[in-house]
Amino acid sequence: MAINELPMLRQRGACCELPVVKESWANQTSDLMKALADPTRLTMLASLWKADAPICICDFTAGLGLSQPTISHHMARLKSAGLVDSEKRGIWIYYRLNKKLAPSTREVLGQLIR
Amino acid sequence: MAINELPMLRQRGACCELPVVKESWANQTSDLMKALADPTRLTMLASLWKADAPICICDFTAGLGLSQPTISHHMARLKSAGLVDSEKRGIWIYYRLNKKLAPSTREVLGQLIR
DNA sequence: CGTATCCATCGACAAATGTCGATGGCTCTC
DNA sequence: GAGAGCCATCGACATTTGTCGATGGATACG
Repeated sequence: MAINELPMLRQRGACCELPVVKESWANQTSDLMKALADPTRLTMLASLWKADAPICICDFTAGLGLSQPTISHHMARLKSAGLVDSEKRGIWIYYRLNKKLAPSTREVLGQLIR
Repeated sequence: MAINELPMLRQRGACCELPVVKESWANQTSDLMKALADPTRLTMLASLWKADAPICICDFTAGLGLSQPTISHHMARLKSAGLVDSEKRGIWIYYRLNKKLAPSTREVLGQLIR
């Protein structure tokens, strides 16, 4: 509907109905968006996506100009959002994209990173 | 590359190269994600998407259980992110999805809202 | 063993964010 | 005009978030 087709006068004090939007959807989706709402985390995720290979914290620390605790913190955030997986190997901990990512989530990431 | 194919021993103190990720991409994308990183804003956006019709602040205020300044604040955030458009009409201000949304952004939204 | 590397965690701090009540500007109705 | 409804903005506040330095555990090398 175009705006100029709107009634000049709707009834004052009355409200229109809104389409139903599930609260659970909004909460889950906003959790995903929050995980992605930081340039550092997006960069790390895109690196993992493009490399398609496990990467260590120390590699990110060297490349991103941030302290090691900060990188660790961001990676933990990605992990707790279920976006990323890790495995210890020697003194290193390798991170990679979660293989069991929900298909819809994977599509969104692909859309964003391309 | 699978993790169990990784060398048990890489050189200590040395870092691996990371795939190139543009800083401008990370910043722009994180701005979009930040705009979407809130259940209220997602709900409003999904309502506009599904209704495909302009909606007033007062409708959201009635439906979302939040104060009018809070709704206004969230809508301003969506507007400054370029996701939403507004037009005054009488005493109401109608909001709708920005018609000139970048196609990639529209796809992401469609993906999220379905 | 002693030492060096990798990393998670903790505590601290500043900045950003979500929320509200109060206020005031518009615009319509009477 | 007076009053009422719509809404943006302001100031305040608590919470969340991004960042760091310090610390300590685990692991490998010599």
